[in-house]
Amino acid sequence: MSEPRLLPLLGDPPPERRDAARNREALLVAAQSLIDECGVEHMTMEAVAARAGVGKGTVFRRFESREGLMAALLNHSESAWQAAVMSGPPPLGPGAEPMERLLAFGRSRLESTLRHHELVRAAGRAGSRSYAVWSFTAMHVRYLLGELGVEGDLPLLATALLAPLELPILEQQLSVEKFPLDRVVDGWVDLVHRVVRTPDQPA
Amino acid sequence: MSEPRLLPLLGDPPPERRDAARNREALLVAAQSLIDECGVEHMTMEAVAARAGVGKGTVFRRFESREGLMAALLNHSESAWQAAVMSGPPPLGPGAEPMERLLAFGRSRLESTLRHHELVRAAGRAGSRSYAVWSFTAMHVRYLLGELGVEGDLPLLATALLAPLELPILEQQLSVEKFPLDRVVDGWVDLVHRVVRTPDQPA
DNA sequence: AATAGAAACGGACCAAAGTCCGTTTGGGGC
DNA sequence: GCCCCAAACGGACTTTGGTCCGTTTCTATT
Repeated sequence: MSEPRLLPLLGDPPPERRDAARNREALLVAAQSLIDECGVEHMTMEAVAARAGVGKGTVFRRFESREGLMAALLNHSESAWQAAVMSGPPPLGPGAEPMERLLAFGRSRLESTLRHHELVRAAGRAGSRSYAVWSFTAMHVRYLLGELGVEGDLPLLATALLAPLELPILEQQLSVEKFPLDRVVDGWVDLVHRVVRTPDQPA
Repeated sequence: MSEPRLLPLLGDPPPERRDAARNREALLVAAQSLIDECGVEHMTMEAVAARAGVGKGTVFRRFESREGLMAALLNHSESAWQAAVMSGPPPLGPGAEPMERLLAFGRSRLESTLRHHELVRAAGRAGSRSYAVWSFTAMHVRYLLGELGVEGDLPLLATALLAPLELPILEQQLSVEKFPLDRVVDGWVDLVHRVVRTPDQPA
């Protein structure tokens, strides 16, 4: 009769133990400070553990791998950006015309990716995958395309618009082919117009 | 008066020494056979060196890094594909209409990327970069877009078409979001039509 | 054929990621 | 407040990518 758990009927994953939570926080802080001091590629897992005052095993239990830790860091710094998109001022946030929002989104996303490029690269797989970021951006673009009355497979079209904003592509264009940033941005804007333009309204 | 080099006035990089070339070949063969036996992620650099009968230092001098070795392997297996694009039978090779060739190109590229996905992933940075593959595909698509009479910044548009065919994107769509392969292909075809369609000829 | 010096070689060595398992600790049940 | 055990911890250990430098081998030149 007596419920084994009073409230958390809804939380399938048993909540984190107090010490675990404290350590996670300490590790994130330690990692960030190490990165600020030595740069991303000189941050070692052992150093993070040491600075946080825990053992190395703990770091890996929390974050799986170096990439996982990087992804967590990235997630943290991107959440402010997500908030700006969802509820910040126009044109990035709600209130502007869909097309204006879409273009602002692209520019902002591009800039954000470049700003954190070292972190993004270090996060590798874990960066794009599951960790919230991709699915959020995909959903948002899909939504805006819907608002614009675009016909077709919206999830796929959203991907097509997002793909050229991913780091490997940007690095290719900017660092290897030496295209100026403005040109890349303009190219993306042009792409958006081509994708959005419907046969009916060919402007 | 006597020329220090008789013919190779044109070869800036002095040609490879005989033993070096032999070792390169042996290493490539060893690496490939190891991969066939144990899978890409169990192939260790030390094992490759041992099987080729050389020291570990030699492997790294030739290929820089594990990624470099993977990229070399990839390059090798992609060169047959490049040949098929440049001089194979239509519709992939020359002889078909540009649009037909472009669509065949996309399908083929997608299939090729998926077939070698482990290698591509293991090649990481070195895969996309300099190592021939990217620049070849980009040039080819640019050329086809030109043939189709597309206006605009062709190099950028080529990138926009290529980006959704890159492995990270495909993995996201196929493995994470569980889109069926056909749907992804159809989506890409649709994208091509949207990009190619000009305001003048809105079909 | 002898020789010099540049290039290639080998494998000991190092650093850092990731694993393992015996020990400690938090917190729900009594 | 006490007990229990699942969860968390720590740090030695293993693996592997990558470096270093003394030694060997190629090739051009005489």
